[in-house]
Amino acid sequence: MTTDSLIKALDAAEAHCLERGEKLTPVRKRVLELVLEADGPVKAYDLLEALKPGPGSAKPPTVYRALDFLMTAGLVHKVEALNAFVGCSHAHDDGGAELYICSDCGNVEERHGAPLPMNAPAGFVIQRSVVEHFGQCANCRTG
Amino acid sequence: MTTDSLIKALDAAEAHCLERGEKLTPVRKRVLELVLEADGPVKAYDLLEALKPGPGSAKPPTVYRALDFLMTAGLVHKVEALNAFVGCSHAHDDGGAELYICSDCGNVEERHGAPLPMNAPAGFVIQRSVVEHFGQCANCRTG
DNA sequence: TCCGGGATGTTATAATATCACGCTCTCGGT
DNA sequence: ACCGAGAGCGTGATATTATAACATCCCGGA
Repeated sequence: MTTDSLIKALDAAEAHCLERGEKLTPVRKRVLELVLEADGPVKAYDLLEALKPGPGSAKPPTVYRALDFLMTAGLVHKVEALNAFVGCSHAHDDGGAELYICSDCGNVEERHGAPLPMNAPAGFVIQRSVVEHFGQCANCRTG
Repeated sequence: MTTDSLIKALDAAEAHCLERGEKLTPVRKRVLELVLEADGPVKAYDLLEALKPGPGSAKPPTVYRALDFLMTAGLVHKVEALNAFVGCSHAHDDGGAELYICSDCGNVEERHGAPLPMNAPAGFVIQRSVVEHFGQCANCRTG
């Protein structure tokens, strides 16, 4: 992600939060920036390291709170199978996404609104779905 | 699960392992039994507790090793979003399953061979998929 | 017998995540 | 201006989940 598009994404995120009546505070913005800057899924404790160039500040709750906020706002997704987080530049309020994660380069593609197979048990009402596909992206497969 | 069907499931699991040229050792069998007995997803450290009525033995690696074995054999699945494990009475060697987990009663239904939506990025080769749906089962919804 | 590999035991520690408390803002009401 | 409520955050402690590293045991084949 270029510096330019990063700035745009952050501005869009800020606008998105305002629409929802919430604030993208400095800590939250900084965490989102770090997540978006990363090449792929990023760990909470790596964010924690990145947050504290100085002494003192930045303990685990700081980063987990920011991540919770960003997830609720639809700006970040958690990759459950990796205990890691990925940014989502096109903020959306529907909870779920379908993630395609390249195990080689770490790149993550996100898809939405996938018509999931009508495979559910009779009468089961889905509230939240976790869909994560791991494999090789086109680049890494041919490279 | 009744005692009877539990015993049958364990025997079937043992046969399944033998077919694969592997051994369902006492520790592994005991862990599988505990997982199958559970109403729903069960945590590694709960298994650990259940494994040590006596002092001494049963440390984390014991249960994690058993779980790794059982997962590889297709006898147990990890619910990534819960860091928990569910038993799979009908052993299968294909890695992935689609799980429907009732948030109310904890019951888990498993589906296989779901034709996933052709939503993948061009050229992406899927090696492993995690598909977990959370919601309410028919019983809990009407009850 | 001796070796080799798989399985397990054991100690320690790493990695991930949450709790509980208190402080400081800001904002709206009075 | 003053107060009170609530959001956000700092901080210390701790809970939860998972693995590393090395020792030991047991069994089967050479």
